[in-house]
Amino acid sequence: MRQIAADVGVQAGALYNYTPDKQSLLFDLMKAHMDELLIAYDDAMQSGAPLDQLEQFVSFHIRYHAARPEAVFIAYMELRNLTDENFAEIEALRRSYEARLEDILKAGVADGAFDVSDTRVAAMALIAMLTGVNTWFREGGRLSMDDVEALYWDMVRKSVLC
Amino acid sequence: MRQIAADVGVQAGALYNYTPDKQSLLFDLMKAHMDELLIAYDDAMQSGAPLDQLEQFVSFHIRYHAARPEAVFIAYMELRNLTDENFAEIEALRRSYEARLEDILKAGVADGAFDVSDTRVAAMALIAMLTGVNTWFREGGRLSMDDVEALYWDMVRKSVLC
DNA sequence: GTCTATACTCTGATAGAC
DNA sequence: GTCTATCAGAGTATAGAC
Repeated sequence: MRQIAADVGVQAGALYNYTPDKQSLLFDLMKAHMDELLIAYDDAMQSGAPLDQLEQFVSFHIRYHAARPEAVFIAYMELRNLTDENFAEIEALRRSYEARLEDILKAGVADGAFDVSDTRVAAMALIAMLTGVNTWFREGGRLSMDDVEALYWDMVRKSVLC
Repeated sequence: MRQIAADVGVQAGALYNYTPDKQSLLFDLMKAHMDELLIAYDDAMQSGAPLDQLEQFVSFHIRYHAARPEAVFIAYMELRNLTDENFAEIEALRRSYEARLEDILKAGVADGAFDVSDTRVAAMALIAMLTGVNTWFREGGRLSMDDVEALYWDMVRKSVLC
């Protein structure tokens, strides 16, 4: 709390005019992150065949998360510091996001475009793979964001096709 | 330190007969984890074509990590609490492990079995995907470890083939 | 709304008796 | 090798002045 206060230019005590306690502050941060993710996703997606939608998902996920490394880091690392009740609420939002990818996969399986035997596992696997970009990607490195997106899309596409 | 002491049945002060400080204890834990991972891997791998080796890697990685969820969790979450020097040493071991997968991918590209345009990125992507199993897999759930291994191997295999 | 001051708790680590 | 006692610092949170 002292560190946060210093970063925003007040003393620690003054923070309690804005949050009842530290747990609420963490929860509000994480909830805002998840809400904004879902809104941005629903806003970005356009209709199309499952393969097109999957490509949009890959592009959106990589770019959205790469642009917010600190928020993504906190959203993952601080999960264990939420109360049971707060954790359940954040977890529900995460599942809602995962379900959006799973729905794309289900649609692809239904129309015969995808060969995926367990859409839930595939969704979890793909999200883990895509989020992993944040652990190594650095702006100005060997690869551009476009390069990264193309490389991951190539792997994702092949992994769900017949 | 008090919590660790309680778990092993001594008072906090007694721990300092075994470690000079908390940083050393964390580093030793993480170093042991990485050393054992590399030894277990080199011990488990058998020669074969790149595709066979890749299948062995997938099987080994999923099972080894799923069997040690707490060690894997610490090895990732506590990275930021290592001193720069200690971090560099752990990071080198991680890279060594990643290089083993990348070598398999390179061999597959060299003999024409794999279609992977960036073996470094592919190695990072696959490891992130496989380690992600730990975030959701629970013994006694809907799927057995064999099921999980088969599902992930199917996705990995397809993602690197032409 | 912010400050200073402070209460209270927890933390890593050390000293010295046994 | 373990204990008790303790230190110094940091943590969250509150009280009351301005």
